[in-house]
Amino acid sequence: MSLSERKENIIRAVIDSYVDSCQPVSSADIQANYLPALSTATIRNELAALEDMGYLVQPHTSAGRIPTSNAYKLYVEKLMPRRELSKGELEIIEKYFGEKISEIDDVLRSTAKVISEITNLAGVACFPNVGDAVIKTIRIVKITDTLALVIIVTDRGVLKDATVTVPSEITEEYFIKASSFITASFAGHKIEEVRNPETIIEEIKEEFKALFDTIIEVLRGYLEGDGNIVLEGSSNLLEQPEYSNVGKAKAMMEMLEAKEKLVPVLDKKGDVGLTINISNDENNGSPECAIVTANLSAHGVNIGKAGVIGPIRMDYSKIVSVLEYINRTIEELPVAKKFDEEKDQ
Amino acid sequence: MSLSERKENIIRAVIDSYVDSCQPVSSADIQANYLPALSTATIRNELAALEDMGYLVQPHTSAGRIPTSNAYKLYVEKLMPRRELSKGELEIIEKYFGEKISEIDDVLRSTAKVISEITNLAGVACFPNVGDAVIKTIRIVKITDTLALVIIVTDRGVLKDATVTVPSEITEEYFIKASSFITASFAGHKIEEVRNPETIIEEIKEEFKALFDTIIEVLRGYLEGDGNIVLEGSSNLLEQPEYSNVGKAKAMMEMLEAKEKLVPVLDKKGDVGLTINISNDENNGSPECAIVTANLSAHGVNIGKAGVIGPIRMDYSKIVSVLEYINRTIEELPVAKKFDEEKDQ
DNA sequence: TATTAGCAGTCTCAGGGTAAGAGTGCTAAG
DNA sequence: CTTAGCACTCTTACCCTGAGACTGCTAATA
Repeated sequence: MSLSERKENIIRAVIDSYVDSCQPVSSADIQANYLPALSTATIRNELAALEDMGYLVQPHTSAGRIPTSNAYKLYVEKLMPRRELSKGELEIIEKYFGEKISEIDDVLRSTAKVISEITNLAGVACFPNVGDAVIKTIRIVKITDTLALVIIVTDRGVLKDATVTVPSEITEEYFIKASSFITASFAGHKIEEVRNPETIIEEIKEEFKALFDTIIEVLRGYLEGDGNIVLEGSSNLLEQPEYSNVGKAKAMMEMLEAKEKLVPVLDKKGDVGLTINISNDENNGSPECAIVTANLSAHGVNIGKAGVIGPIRMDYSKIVSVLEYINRTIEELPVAKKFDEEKDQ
Repeated sequence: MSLSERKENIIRAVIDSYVDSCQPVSSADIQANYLPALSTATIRNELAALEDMGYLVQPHTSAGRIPTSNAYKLYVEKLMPRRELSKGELEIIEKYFGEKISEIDDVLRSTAKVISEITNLAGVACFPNVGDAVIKTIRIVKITDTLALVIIVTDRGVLKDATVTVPSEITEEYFIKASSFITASFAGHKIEEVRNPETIIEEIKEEFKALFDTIIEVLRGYLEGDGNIVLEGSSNLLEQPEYSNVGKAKAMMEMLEAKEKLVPVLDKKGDVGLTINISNDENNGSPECAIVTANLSAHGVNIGKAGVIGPIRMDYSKIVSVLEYINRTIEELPVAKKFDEEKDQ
């Protein structure tokens, strides 16, 4: 069932107005600011119809209308205008990505900051699920008498180093030999395969057995991590009227604090370019909010995701434009190139 | 000028009651719950005197009294009772430190979590200023054709690894030689000395010049970092009545978000065991709050700081006990031992 | 002289009543 | 099908008032 163009215009007007003011929108508002050709009575008739159809609600009889999440979904899919970024917004992006960025970490951090600054909401960014990374080489380097550093290089770069304790009698030469053996065993495997170590190698030479187990342990550690989520600007949310009530603010802050729990949300539908996740009212205790995420790639390689967390009443049009623009900017950043060796050589 | 014992008792009663309820304390409250031997009239006379002396204030004529920051300072210095931790509190500490902890990072994170959970306020923990760490060895390891990993071992452990881009024609052998040279140059120096590289070495062999500069650059990167602050439980603060007003809540959250700015506060008076920092009302725009920090050491080695951030109305007595107990617990954690090699050998 | 009972005085706060205002739905006319 | 007009509903801000909470002061007491 499809809506008449006039109904669509009215929904668009209600959302635009409500996103701007967070006040119920009246028929007079719509006429004055969006659709002067229609009379308020006509608009009222349409509003009543749209309410019956489940797109709008009234907080009480003598109030204007508020969009439902169905209306937002329709807006995002069909009604939303495409926007150019303003000069000020472009300047903010330039400010963060113009300066030198030497690590992927910095890209993600800058991305989250830019997003939060432009949208005045919370910006998030995260690495892709580390389990998918393919191991290229593993080296074990002795750094003190009883400590060794495990260096794991994947197709996405070097993982955060891990130190392991080793018996002091083990020599550097042993580690050089061991590194080749370990690399030979693990290379080409995805990190998540360590969940079933027997798939990686059938038979292990006795002399490397202990080390092999240690590496498995280290790799498992990565799978347990919080996926390296960067969160910026969460305090911005306190400015939003939907969180002026302390209870709701607290629920929101708690959700953001438990970063790990955001991972599944961010990872959802990992393949499509842009995901808009509007929480339904019947949500499982988590606060009412919406999350818009986009995949980030640089030189064609997926380097993670970035997005916005905020109230359902968000300027989706602006947010989508910002995310798209940022993605194009990152695509060409020199930093990402260094992990993209295959193509360079 | 020193106070009579009775006045001290009354201040203690006012603070204990106010910390508990966040309500102005009346003479009748004090009599009923703290000092039944005195009449309310006598207490009222004393309260009036203490108000003149600057220890108490009245929100309005017909309200009870609230302690000023002067009163809290006196309380912390002199009046505060020493407490034993409750069984529940000990269980929380056990829960976090009982499980395996393999890195110093984890110690700090657990510490911040424990603190926030027990006090129901925000817990912080941070590494000591990395500039003071003394370099022991530096190794450069080639990990791909054009990337090398710089491993810096200090007396405090291994620093977060940094990758640098290198020309592909440089061989592994070069790095082995270079590592010895670089280690010889830097060993024994504090990281902060790289601010003036000429103090580290007068003359550099031409063949290692570029690498030397790279290492300086990497080390400078560490000095710029945010000092690795871990913050947990900031959403707890939203439960505190002093932040029920959204404006104040936002100011607080913004302060916590700008972690870097917390560093100077945490580093202040770095040498003493315990610091209690009660912000004055005439503070520079930062929200009204108090910060209690303690130095953490393990096996006698300083591994960082930990503390609590909350409203001025805090249970200092409980907090001090918790911090002291945690410090004793960490002192004996096995994890810290591995960075403490000199003593083991 | 220090303490205390008693009481008048002050201020806050919750509750109720009211009037203004916002916005709708409905009816009837165009 | 659209629209002007109007009655109706509901919210909100405001004022007022009475109850309640504490104090400070005065005068009596040990």
